Amino acid sequence: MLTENLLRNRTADLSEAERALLESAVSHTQTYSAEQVVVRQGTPVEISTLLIKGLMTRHVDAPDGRRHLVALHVPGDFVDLHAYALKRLDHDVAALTDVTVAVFPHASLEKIQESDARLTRRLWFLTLLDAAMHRQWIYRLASLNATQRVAHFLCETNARLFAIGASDGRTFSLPMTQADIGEVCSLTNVHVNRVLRELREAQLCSVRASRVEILDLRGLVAKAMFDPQYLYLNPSLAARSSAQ
Amino acid sequence: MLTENLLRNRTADLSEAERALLESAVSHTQTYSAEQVVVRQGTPVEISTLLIKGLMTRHVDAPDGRRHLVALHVPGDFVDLHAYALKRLDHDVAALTDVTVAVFPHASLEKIQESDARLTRRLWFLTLLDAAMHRQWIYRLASLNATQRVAHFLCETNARLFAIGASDGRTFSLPMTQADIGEVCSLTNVHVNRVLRELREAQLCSVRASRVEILDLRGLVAKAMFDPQYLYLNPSLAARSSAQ
DNA sequence: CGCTAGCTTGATCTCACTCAATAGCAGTGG
DNA sequence: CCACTGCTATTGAGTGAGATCAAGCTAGCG
Repeated sequence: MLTENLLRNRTADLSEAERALLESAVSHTQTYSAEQVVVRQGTPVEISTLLIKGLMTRHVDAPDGRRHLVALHVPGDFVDLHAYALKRLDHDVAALTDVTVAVFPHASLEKIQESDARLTRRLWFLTLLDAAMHRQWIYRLASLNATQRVAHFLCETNARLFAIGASDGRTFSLPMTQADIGEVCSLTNVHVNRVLRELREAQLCSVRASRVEILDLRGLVAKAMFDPQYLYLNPSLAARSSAQ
Repeated sequence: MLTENLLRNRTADLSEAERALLESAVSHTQTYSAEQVVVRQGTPVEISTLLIKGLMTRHVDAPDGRRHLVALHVPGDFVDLHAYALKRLDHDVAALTDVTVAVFPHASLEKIQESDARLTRRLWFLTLLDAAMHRQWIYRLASLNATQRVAHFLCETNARLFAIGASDGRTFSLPMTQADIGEVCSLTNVHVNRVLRELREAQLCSVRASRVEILDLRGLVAKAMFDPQYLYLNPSLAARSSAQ
């Protein structure tokens, strides 16, 4: 099922009817290979994509050629649903790994919007969830140091992957280089490396060859001052991803 | 008119009918005094507020007691419209100055959502505009230095105030202390002071006693690498707020 | 086997923070 | 009218987290 992970384990899950209506709005699926830019900043868009498999990023290009991530997307995320109302984007959308996406023409979304206020509110909710994550990323950059930022990012990703069954709550696959993590946390690859060593030596977690293993979730959460409430997960899930 | 500045000079302005429908959804207006916290993080909310007069902030509290702004709101902003779909917020909402707001019970918004898909899409758009600003704030923290951050914030605020007629494109009133600016740009008040001196000595702009005067808009925009496209203003307005 | 991308470590530098002191200014009360 | 209080702005000196620069190292792959 294409929309399997959509809203999964959030405050409100989708009903079967809603799921069916949504799936009928999909025109086709598509694949992109790693590194490919899917939507370029400023280009008019008439479709939105739901990520089915792989990881995608949204990033802003700095004039000096560096990129800065503003969002990371996991399977089940409606990556650029906001394009439905914005019509052109203020950032790029790219594939981090090889990915598969489901394509929703905006005309289909318009039909949903005219026929199902409840489902529309849930789609709206999804775009607000992204905004909530943006806010936490601002907070992360503004008030955490390098170690805490990386720890916070790992906690967040663990919680999100756990919600879709892609983490067992402790270990998960994360196909990102240290430089990629740097683009999330606004650190150089060199410093990410030092931070990861520090986390490893503190027996909090190990990140090696695209594999994250959290050794002490409670300790990592404390270090990062991570509180998953902004992810709007259901209570039991939130508790387990912050070891409460 | 309460909704006078709503969507003003954005890609799509509101029609008279839409405006009337919206105004009918207002239950009452309310005032708050400076510093007052209007919505506390995590509290269930059943209303959303539109800012009519004054400035409001949305901020995240750090455990050490510091606050970090994630949004600044000017008159005409639908400050916590996102509460309509989120139901509880992941941050605080506060009054920066004495403010007047219009209150929209979520029940009224629900009626709009069931009766007017077009207006609903415009409201949705407004919440996405906030998200676009969040993204730019991430970018600002991630890739600009202290001077550029402050310059960028001043350019952004000038453009937003210009859109609602509260800036003449060069000068405007900004009732914020240097410490407040620090909470936006993630800098200490001491460093904000040095940065403002630098901008003044470079003849780019002067910030004194709540009054901002941009002396060289083109230069300030260049220093900040400010590009207003993320504000989704209409083209002529965007051009004038970046001196193109 | 050599190449390249990613990881690792060391040495040095710098931007913004911290700490500390002073000045200006509005409001308040004697 | 002036002393007192408290908030905001200003400036100086010293410090430190993370960047930069520079080298190796490792492993997968053609």
